[in-house]
Amino acid sequence: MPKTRATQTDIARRAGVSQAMVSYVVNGNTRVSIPDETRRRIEAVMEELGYVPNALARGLRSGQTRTIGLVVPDNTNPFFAEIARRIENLGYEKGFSVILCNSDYDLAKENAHVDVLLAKQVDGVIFCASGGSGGAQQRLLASKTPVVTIDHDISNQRDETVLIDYRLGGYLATRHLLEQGHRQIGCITGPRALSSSAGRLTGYRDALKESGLRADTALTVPGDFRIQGGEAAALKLLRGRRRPSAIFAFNDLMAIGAMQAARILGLSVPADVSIVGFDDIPLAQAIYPALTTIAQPISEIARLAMEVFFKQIRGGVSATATPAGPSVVLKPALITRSSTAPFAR
Amino acid sequence: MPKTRATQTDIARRAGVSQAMVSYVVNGNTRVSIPDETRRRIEAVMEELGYVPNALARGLRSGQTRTIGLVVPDNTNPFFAEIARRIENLGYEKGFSVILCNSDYDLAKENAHVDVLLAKQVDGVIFCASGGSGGAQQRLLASKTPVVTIDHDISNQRDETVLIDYRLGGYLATRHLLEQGHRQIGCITGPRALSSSAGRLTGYRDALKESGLRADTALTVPGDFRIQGGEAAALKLLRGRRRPSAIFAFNDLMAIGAMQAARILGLSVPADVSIVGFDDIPLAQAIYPALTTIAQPISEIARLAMEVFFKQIRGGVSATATPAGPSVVLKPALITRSSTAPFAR
DNA sequence: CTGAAAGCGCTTACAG
DNA sequence: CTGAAAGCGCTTACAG
Repeated sequence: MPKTRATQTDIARRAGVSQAMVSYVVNGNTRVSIPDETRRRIEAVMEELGYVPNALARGLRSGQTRTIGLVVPDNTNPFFAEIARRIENLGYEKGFSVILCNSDYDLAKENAHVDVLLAKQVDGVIFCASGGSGGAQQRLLASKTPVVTIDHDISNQRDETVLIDYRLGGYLATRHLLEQGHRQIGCITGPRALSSSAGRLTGYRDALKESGLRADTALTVPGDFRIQGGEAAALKLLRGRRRPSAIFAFNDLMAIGAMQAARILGLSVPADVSIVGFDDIPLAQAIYPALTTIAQPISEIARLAMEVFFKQIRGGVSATATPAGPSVVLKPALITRSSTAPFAR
Repeated sequence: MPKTRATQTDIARRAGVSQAMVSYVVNGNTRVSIPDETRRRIEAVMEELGYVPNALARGLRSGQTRTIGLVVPDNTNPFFAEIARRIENLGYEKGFSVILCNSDYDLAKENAHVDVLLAKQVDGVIFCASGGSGGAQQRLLASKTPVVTIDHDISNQRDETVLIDYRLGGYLATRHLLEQGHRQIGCITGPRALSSSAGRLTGYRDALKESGLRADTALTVPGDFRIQGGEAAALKLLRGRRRPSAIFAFNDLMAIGAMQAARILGLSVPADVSIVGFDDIPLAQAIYPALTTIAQPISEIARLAMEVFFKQIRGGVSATATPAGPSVVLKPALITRSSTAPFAR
């Protein structure tokens, strides 16, 4: 067993050819026609020495690393887990690896991660912003690295984004509740700075207004997109003096927390309180009662994000003097299950 | 704006110093004392040009990439999501990135991923094996890359492993059910080749035997560690001619699927059928009824895995002529919640 | 203290 | 068809 990993030079020496020849067969270079005999000999030695190409050297030389940076707030959230899964998979199929970064909804961390990704010369980054426009955006912009932003609408001159119509989602959720006769509808938001959260809020208010109702600020409480936060927020809502008969949680995890809160207070879902979530994670239909929610087309989002990404790196990075603003906007859909019921009190 | 990213040479030229000087200040090299004035000038230019070190070049030269490969079967499973989260976090704190790979319980894919990780010169890999001993193990061994294996007991001369006592977990789950008076206890396993699954099965059988019962093969059905698979398996179990009064699912996801199956059949949990899971994912306590399960100390597992990893890379890779077999074995614990109840029929 | 230089492993024109 | 060589951006002895 060799002390260190075999290099092309090692192979070349052993096969009695030049190092360039080895590189050619490794890369299946067609511009040069290598006699079968030579090729076979080289391949034999490669096998024998257990040759593994050094991607660092290759990347340094070629300027391509076949690596994607993926920044999500929290890979533990089933929505992002699913995104990560699909990005990873799609990447794998095309020979790309993904570096996973959790920003934790923290701008400073987000920036730190982006710096590392830049240093590692990733070919691009898929970005689920944690809110606001931190320095990360500028840094990425300046570096001319292809970026696809998901789940957050940052309008700048160059980034590609794939979004869903969050306002519509918030509107659909709320209207569903209104149609069921609910009038006191609470909502549990996400981090304020996130446009994905802001959009849902607008939709919520729009639906209320359409029905001649005004959003009661006491019925809007902030959440953190996690189960715990949803539970705490719902507890506050359900213990308030104007108890809502329905709650719209801005994601499924918080909706699950809200269901737990109802249980704690001895309230039945949906008899006493209806609950709507957002995302349609796989669990939504597996829990009891099955969660009514707004479905995001997760696989579509991931697929499009990767498509856009590949188009960018193919077209050449700086060739992206193309469109400003959102490239793609997908439509969410209401999925009615059993966590919502007509108002009856 | 420069056409390409600034390099140390660019900085040096602009600051009127040699490139080596730049490298020294970038790395805070102390073996050389640079006058404050020079240092400041260099730093100013770095700032001005937005210098980001090229990790590829650095890695190629230094033989260290500060990158960890993480191979899990499915990052969408909350157990692995949590592992990934913590590994990523611990790595981040020490300046390491993680490349995420899903093996999908597929040996071929696992191998392909390992090859890529090796090519990318990761400093080590954290491995949640997908079952059996594929070529991945050998490849890793041959490459002398530090490896920490979680969740699967591969006994070889060099790998470090951090495991929990799966047999004990299976035993505890089953005994709990037995103590509740259940005699017909079904179990939903995971992929056969996985030692983590095999261990649970042994524990299940041991507990049965201890109570003078024999494992009825008709009551052991294979699952896939996913909700769907758990549901299908439970359906089979509950529709069989010898309907079990209790089910031990080898992970929480399948337990959730089993609960759904019970619901489909109009069976109540735990009144008609008790269900125990394994893992204690955050959801276990959030769903209804709250899931009785065997808790794996996830954060402990991740912490130890990283600790072992850092010890390995610190000690120097091949200095690991140390212990064979499992380095650490943690104990699981039964968490009793409301998905299990005394047998009464 | 500072600079010139080797070399990490590769790709890719450029000559023979 | 084949080889010698430059150069990607860095770190790190080695001389001055």
